[in-house]
Amino acid sequence: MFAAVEQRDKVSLRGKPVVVGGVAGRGVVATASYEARAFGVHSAMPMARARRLAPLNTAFLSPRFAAYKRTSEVVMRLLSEVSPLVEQVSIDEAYVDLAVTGNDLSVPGVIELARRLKAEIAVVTGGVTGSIGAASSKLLAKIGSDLNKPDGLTVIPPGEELAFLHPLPVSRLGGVGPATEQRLHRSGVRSVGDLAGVSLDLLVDWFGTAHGTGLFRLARAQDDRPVVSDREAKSVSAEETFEVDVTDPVRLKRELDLLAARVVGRLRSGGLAGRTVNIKVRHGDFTTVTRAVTRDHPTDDGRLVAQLARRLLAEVDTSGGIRLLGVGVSTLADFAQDDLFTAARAEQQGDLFTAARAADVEGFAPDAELVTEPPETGADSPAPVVESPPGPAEVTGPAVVAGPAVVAGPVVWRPGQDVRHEELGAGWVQGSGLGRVTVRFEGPRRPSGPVRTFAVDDPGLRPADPPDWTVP
DNA sequence: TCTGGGGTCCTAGGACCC
DNA sequence: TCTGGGGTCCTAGGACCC
Repeated sequence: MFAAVEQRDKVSLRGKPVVVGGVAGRGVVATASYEARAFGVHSAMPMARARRLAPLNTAFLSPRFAAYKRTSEVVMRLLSEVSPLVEQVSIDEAYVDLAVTGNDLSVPGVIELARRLKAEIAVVTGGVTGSIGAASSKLLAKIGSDLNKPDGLTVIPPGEELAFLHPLPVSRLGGVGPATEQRLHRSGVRSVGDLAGVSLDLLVDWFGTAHGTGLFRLARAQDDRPVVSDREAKSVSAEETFEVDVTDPVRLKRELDLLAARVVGRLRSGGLAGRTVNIKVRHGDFTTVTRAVTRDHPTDDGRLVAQLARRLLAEVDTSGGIRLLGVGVSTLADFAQDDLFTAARAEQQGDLFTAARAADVEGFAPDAELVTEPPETGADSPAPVVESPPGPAEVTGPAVVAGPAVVAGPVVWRPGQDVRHEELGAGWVQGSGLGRVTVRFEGPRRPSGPVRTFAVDDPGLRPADPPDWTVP
């Protein structure tokens, strides 16, 4: 699809080999036009190899994701007119459930619909073609759409599923990659028909419960997976492969900060926050390790994510240089929902302070002392920063002391409510001198009630991890 | 030839709880 | 003295997809 968009947008590329992907040293091919595929170039191939295989007139292009996204969107809009139930799988693939609307589901009817759709796709995209597979399940629709690309139309009529499926090589099945294929070949299983002759016990033995039963069913064309629209994201991540392996710890920290900022930016634009921070490190020899840490509360604070990521990186030996660095956030929640959870849990534990903060209960603290202007409400308001005077630290507002710092002394909420340290959830503590504390309100939900005050009694704050304590 | 970037799902083992 | 059974959560790694 990337190559098709490039050829659409640049007349001189039509009919010529086009390779889209990482053009620099360690890049790989994302897509090759059919002219380039004729020379053996294909997706996931190292670009260096593609350059050797492809002829001199080949265009090597960096991806223009914005252009592909625009093209994708007009097609997806078209699909949503066919049926309200559309599951977008990637930028260039989607399942459409034709059975939820009053479509004519006879074979001639479906062929007619598909032909019309293909014509419309070509029109709205300005000449990019699409392939369609129509069948009684996702499995077969997908396999059908892969046939006769890039302008194919395959309909598998009801009742002919097995006749269609069984002669195909096992690698055609979704979920059968190189590892599974190899294992099957080792036992002489090459076609889907062969696979249908293997017992469930044996498949579970080879591949585990989930994968084994999945293969058993797919080989029999048993697939009742529904078409699901609007699936929620489970993780957000960013990673980078360096041109040359990086050893310099200062550079690594900087890269980690940049990656964390990218992740958090996307997190926030989706209104999300996460409880788990992950890092990924790939060494020069391609061995890859991951490290993760899970907090009690979701965050979308870039500095906190970066700081946790740095702590995780410190657990990994990078002295030999690393090839790739990645940062991710998972166990996602959107803030409002999480606040309700926090509130419910805190209330259960009798922690009324956290409960009130989480639920934004107004008038909860009638006696609260007002020390600063109440922070603004709303997702777009900048996070207010409250800096306490030196001495016994005073922390302001319903945001509470937490983050990488540990509160050493007892924390007292003025009206006499005791707050346990573990329950001090959101907020960010920052400071350089003893007893000097800065609290930043965190997250899109700013407190809307009166600002409440509590004090951090003697001896102020103490860093949890000295090297991280000095925040720039 | 020398291996991207963004994701999803599964498994196994350990900690912890009742 | 000898050691359960079930469940949840977390981490690390791997397979797979586009």
